[in-house]
Amino acid sequence: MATKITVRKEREFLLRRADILAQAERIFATKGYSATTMAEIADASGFAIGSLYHFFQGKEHLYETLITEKIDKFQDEIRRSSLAADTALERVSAIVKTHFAMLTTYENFFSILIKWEGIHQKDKRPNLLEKLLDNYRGYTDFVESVLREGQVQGEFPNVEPRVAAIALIGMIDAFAFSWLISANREPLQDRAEALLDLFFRGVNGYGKA
Amino acid sequence: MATKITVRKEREFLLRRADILAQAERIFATKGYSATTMAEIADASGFAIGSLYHFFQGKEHLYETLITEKIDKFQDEIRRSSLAADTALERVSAIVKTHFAMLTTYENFFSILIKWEGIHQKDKRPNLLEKLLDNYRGYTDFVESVLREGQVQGEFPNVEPRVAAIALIGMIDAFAFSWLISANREPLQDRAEALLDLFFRGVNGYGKA
DNA sequence: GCGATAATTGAATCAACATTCAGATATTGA
DNA sequence: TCAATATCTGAATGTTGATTCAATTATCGC
Repeated sequence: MATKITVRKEREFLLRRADILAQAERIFATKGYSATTMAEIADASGFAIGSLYHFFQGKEHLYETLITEKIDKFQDEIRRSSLAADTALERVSAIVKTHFAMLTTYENFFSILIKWEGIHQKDKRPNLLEKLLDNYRGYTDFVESVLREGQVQGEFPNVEPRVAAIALIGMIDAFAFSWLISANREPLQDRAEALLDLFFRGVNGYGKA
Repeated sequence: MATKITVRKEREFLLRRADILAQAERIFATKGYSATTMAEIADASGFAIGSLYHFFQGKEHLYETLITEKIDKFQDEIRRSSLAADTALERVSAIVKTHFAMLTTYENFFSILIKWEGIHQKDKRPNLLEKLLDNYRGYTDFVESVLREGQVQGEFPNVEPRVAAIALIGMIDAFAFSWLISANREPLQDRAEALLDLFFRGVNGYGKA
């Protein structure tokens, strides 16, 4: 039966593709985009250079796919865990804690982001940077909506939700960043508590505990 | 008298060099590092390509010089204005307000940072990214010291200075960033007040006003 | 097993620019 | 004005590495 084989082939194709992405991620994370060659990726994934072009249109496409896929997963995870909580306070808390938890699991990905290189796209339109900015705006919108709903329930009386959302994301990113670049990776969980305490006192006038 | 001429030549050399840097800054800010060619910079500054190499060792050196000079000035400005204030609260306030004020004057520079591209340095060691990270650490250290001194005077009782410093810088950067990428540049001054209010309430238990 | 189809290979090609440097031009001191 | 020196010029060079594609190998249905 032809379709059965087709399905299996499809699956195998995707597995190989995913493997190439995984290898590429590792290399991009250590060397950055431009210092990484297609030859290296081919080598690491056990394919010939030419074969990579059956899976991706080119180096740029490979890089974009990698980043796009990861960032989407990351966003989904944050939203899911946040919306699973019942109260506004818990939702905010979930955002911070999930973000920090993801830092460990997605470490390579974040290393790539820190080494960020805007890609030289001679004419192509909305490029990767634009996509990342959209993503950031979407994230801010989400946090804002969580805070706004909280206000409906009487929380966070002291602030404009948009402002607080930007501030919160800024703090999260700052802690994440300084953790990523620090040599001694002290557990982030403690930091999460300190951050939330600071934030809740700031927006509510009293600490979380 | 030979030295007189030497001095004038020296000065003219530096002026030309500064002009090249200014033109390059503008172009880097709109197109990013790799999309900018030496030919363009030469064109914009009215020199031939070859001449650029009398002023800078190469494209990379030009870019590094640009970023290093700006960031040093930026840091100086922040420290100066902060230390000019007397109380800890005013010092923190000065950091935020100066940072925001610089955003307008150094806009091109910050656009370059947003379009950040790690440069592919085949073998050279401490690269630009490392320098920027050091700078970030230095900035954090400074803010931390301001907060720590404040604590000696009884302010900010609720937090660890390092944690609060990271949080504060994170918030500043977040507001700066969202201002830079927003279409309608609403005045940042209002944001400064909101930010400080949030922060002081967070670290002190009461708002700034 | 066999022809047909799909997947894989990697050496050769190609484009893009940074950089160089031999010659042209300008500036200097006399 | 003139030789000496400093400065500038931009076409030609060189390097790097992504991409291509004709040839090879694997997999398929029968």
